[in-house]
Amino acid sequence: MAFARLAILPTYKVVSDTIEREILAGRLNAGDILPTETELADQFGVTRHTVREGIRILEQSGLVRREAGRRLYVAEPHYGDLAPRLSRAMVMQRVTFRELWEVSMDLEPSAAAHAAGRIDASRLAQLRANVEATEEAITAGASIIPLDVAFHILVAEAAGNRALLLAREPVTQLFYPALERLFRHPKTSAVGPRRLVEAHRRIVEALADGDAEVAREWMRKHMVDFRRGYDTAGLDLDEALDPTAAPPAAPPPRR
Amino acid sequence: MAFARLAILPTYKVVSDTIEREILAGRLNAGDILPTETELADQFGVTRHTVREGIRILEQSGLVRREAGRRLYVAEPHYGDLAPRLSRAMVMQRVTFRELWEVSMDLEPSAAAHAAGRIDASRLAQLRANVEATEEAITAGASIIPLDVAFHILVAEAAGNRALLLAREPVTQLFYPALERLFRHPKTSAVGPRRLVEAHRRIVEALADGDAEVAREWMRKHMVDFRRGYDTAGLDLDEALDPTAAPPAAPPPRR
DNA sequence: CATTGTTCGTTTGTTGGACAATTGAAATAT
DNA sequence: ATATTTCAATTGTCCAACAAACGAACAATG
Repeated sequence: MAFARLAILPTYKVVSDTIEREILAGRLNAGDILPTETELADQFGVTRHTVREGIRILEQSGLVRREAGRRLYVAEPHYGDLAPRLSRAMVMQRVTFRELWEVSMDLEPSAAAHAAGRIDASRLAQLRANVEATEEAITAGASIIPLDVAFHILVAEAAGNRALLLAREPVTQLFYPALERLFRHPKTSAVGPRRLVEAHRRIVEALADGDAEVAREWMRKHMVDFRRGYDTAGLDLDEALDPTAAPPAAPPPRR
Repeated sequence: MAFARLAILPTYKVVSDTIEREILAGRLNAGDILPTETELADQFGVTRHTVREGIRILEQSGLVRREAGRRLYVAEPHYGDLAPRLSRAMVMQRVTFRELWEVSMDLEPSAAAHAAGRIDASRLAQLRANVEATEEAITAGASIIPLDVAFHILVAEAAGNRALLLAREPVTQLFYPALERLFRHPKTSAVGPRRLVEAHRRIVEALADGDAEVAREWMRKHMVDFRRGYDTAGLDLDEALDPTAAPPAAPPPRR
């Protein structure tokens, strides 16, 4: 017979795994304050420094959080925490615009369709406000990209599907720089914004009517327009995304 | 007027950010060996402990790696590293089977369709082998779930879209425990496996013919079957997934 | 009375130095 | 040439200490 390889883990990893298990098992719930580093070190029978290394790991996966200098508490990992890392992975793997677009071509129309049956009045109002703000931004000559991004997030949230939200987030984060180049380009800056806001408006109307198929179809057209604009601007669909174009930075932590 | 919040970061975070920037800027490339902890500490002018905490952060995001006890080197973050964390986030947010299924209903048929135009001979052979192995497992009464998971991964890889691969990975990881319960259930264990392998076979044929629409359609049917089985087994679509059902564990690291 | 300064105990952030365990490679013996 | 045995380098862990920041309570100031 033969023994399997032993899973020998460094102590700091054992520490983080142990705390993680308690959280996932529900014995520690979101919001609970964890013991201090010194107490944890005493309880585990290790040095405080080892505990700290374990905590760094947990922080990174979003399971625990600390407002700098203050006590540690259990948190629910939010997709916002994970999306930047996914985006980075895609950048480093030289993912192309075409790949991102293909995925969005599946997820965005589907999000619109699901949203049609589930959207509530509050979010519908937010979407309407977003469309108006976009029109104002166009006449004012301001950037409409943050508004566009916000529009799509609102639709995805209205779809009431957190798995969908999680799947689309890193993809659309990477669209950001591409969008900027697109709308600065002379060939697309003329009609592009008008077509965009027209599509947005139609989608909102369809959502208000609860018409899933119309919502899906206009979102699909909207995405096709996006790709066409990319073509028209002379950008290469199969080129890796700009590695320097980092995703929008998170606000500095409270301290 | 008002000042913006100061971005005061702890030293270990500055350390990890600094190294991260070098990697993302391409001045450090995958495979490069980093200086030793002591050297890093000297260069940055901080203690080795501080450097170590920074390293823990980088390791966690997959940018650097170390085979236990050995030197640190730059690595390309792989989605395989990130998917488990996404799955965990979904579990903690009490994502339901319905949400996962909706996303898969978009991504899996689309993956099949894309694969139809892009699959190569080698992967096609792997898929054929997978289907045969699945049939053998059925007659032998063994579990077909690992084979099913492998089948879908193969199709997704054949689609030649890394963003798609990344988006679907955490979702299907969470299907694993649901699949197990499904195929152990008396009502589905009788015909379920036969229908599954039939669908798989049709999909492979369509891929071999390069027929995207047939591939998409059979994958869609396959996914509908999955959901129907879930219903038939009397499981609740809108119940949160089992938090104890952890995603399959990674093999222990070499040491 | 609202704001500002002071004090104090608690907890995190950082430093110093130390040593065991492991690894990779060089040196030695077979 | 192949094992085996050193040996220096490097990581993993520990111990002890102190600076920095925070929360709260309270005094001082205008």
